Formats: sequence, C-alpha cells, structure tokens
Amino acid sequence: MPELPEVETVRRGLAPVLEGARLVRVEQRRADLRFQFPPRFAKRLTGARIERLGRRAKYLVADLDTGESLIMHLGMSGSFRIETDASATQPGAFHMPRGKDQAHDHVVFATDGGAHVIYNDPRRFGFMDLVATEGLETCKHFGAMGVEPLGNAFNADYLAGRLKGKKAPIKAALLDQRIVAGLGNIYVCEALWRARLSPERTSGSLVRANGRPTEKLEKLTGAVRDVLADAIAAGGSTLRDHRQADGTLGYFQHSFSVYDRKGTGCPREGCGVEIRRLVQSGRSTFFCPRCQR
DNA sequence: CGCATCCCCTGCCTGC
DNA sequence: TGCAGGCAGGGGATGC
Repeated sequence: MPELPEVETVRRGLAPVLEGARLVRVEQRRADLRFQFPPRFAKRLTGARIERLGRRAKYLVADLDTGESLIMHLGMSGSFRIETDASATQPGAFHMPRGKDQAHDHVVFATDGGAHVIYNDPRRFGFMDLVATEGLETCKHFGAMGVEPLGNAFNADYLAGRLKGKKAPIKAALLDQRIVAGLGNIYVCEALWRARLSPERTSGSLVRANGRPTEKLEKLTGAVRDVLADAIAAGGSTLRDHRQADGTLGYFQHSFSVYDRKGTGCPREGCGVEIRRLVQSGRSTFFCPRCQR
C-alpha cells in the first residue's frame, strides 16, 4: 500500500486505535522483513504508550513515551488490519481472508484497548525500525530525504533549485525521494499527465537559464499537490484487492487518467489518443503522447 | 558525480 | 491444467 496517499489513509485508519494506547504485547514472527528488525524490538515496544501516529513521506512514525519512535515502511505489499473482539461479532464486519494469507502476518501489536493491529507483507519489502525521537529528522531514514510534497517547502522555486542542470528525465527526478519524498509511480504518472508534461523531458529543461522555474514547472507543482489531495480525499488507490486498516477500499484507482491504462483513450477533453507505456529506469511510465510535451 | 540497471520477494496474470 | 515469463504501489547496492 505504498505511495503517500495510501500511507496517509493507513495512518488515519490506525490513529484512532493506536494513539493514546499502550502496547501490552508485541509479537515479531520473523527475524527480518526487508532488513533485520532492530535488537530487542518487541521488548523495547512492550509497555510503551503511543503518543502520536504521524507520517513522513511513505513512512508511518509512532512516537512513544519511551523516547523512541517506531518507524514503519510498507514497501510494495505491506498492509495493516485491525482486529477487535467487537469486529468479530458485529454483523457485516469485515474479515481478511484466512489461510495462506496469514502466513504473511509478520508483526502483531496488542493494545490495552483490546485491539490487535496486524502487519501483513507478502513480498517483505517493508521494514520497521526504532529510532530516538529527538533528532528524528536527521536519522538515517529521514536525514537525506527531500521535502513533503504537500508542505509549504514544496514549490516551483524549490524544484527549480533541485532540477537545474539535471539531465535525468523529469519522471525519474519526481521519483527521487531525496528531492520530493512521498511520490511513487502512480502519482508521478498522473501528475505529469495533469501538467501536460512529457515524462521524458529533461529535468533541467524546466528551469530557465536564470534559475527561475518555467511555467511548466509551476504547473507541475500544482498538479502534484492536486493529485495527492484528490487521492487522499478518495481514501487512496486500491490495487490488487488491498484494503485499508478498517477494511474499507480506497477508490482513487477509478480516477486514474493514465496509470495502467495503456491502449485506452486519453481522457482529456478533445484528445482521445491512445495511452502509451514506456519503461524508464526499469519502471512503467504511462502517458499521452499528444497532450504531454 | 549522476544516472541506469539489477536485485530483494511473493503472487497474479498472460500466453503457449 | 501446467508452466514459463512478465509484471507489480519501493528503494538500496552496484557499475558505467
């Protein structure tokens, strides 16, 4: 469940259950996900109270009353679900399919409120870490990270400074978390379409010789903000039957203009040209060859 | 240095 | 129906 809107949606789903809760039991079922868990992971968490559940880019950050923060990244296939005594008896309550899927339940957090928050991740590209809350912004995960795309620091002037002279295509630059942190393949494709910008345009070509942003770059920053805001409002995108923590489905995937829509007509009024797919840095790019220049 | 490629892992879909 | 190949929302390590 990975890009910023999906992680933000997960955060909002987990916050009511985790914020203010004390972890009475933590079960770590394997030694590693993408990386090894930190030493004594479960022990350092047990008994801790979660004061706040935040988000930085695609990371969830739970600030604890122990002076540490629990950092969680969902990789490509990570998801959380919440199980409570009540959810088992409520009519119409949602339940994840049992069986083989449970083989990928890697971590269970039990709260003093009686909830089980279960982390499931088939591909195991996600990871968890414990880091001192003080100086969190300079820790190894966040130290080199770029600005939040929904924050005030993300604007055309900032991007111009980071893209000036860069030869990499704009698609790659937007995926680079050291420049902007939180965008992934879907929302980069969608933002470029909204900005009518070719994914193959050289980053530096969007900056004037005097270092000022071009109009295209201004438009791109707005498109990034807008597509993220729209996606968050829709509860994120639900691909391959993933669900949010409370069992509901995001629905922004129905609003994709280009992502995973190769061969369909460009939805822009009066266009209709076939959406194409190309591969950039090993990843699919979807775009309209007519209206993205 | 910047940039592209490969790789980690499992599951699902396609085509033969 | 089985099987091989390709692809997937991420990002770290390598090599040019």
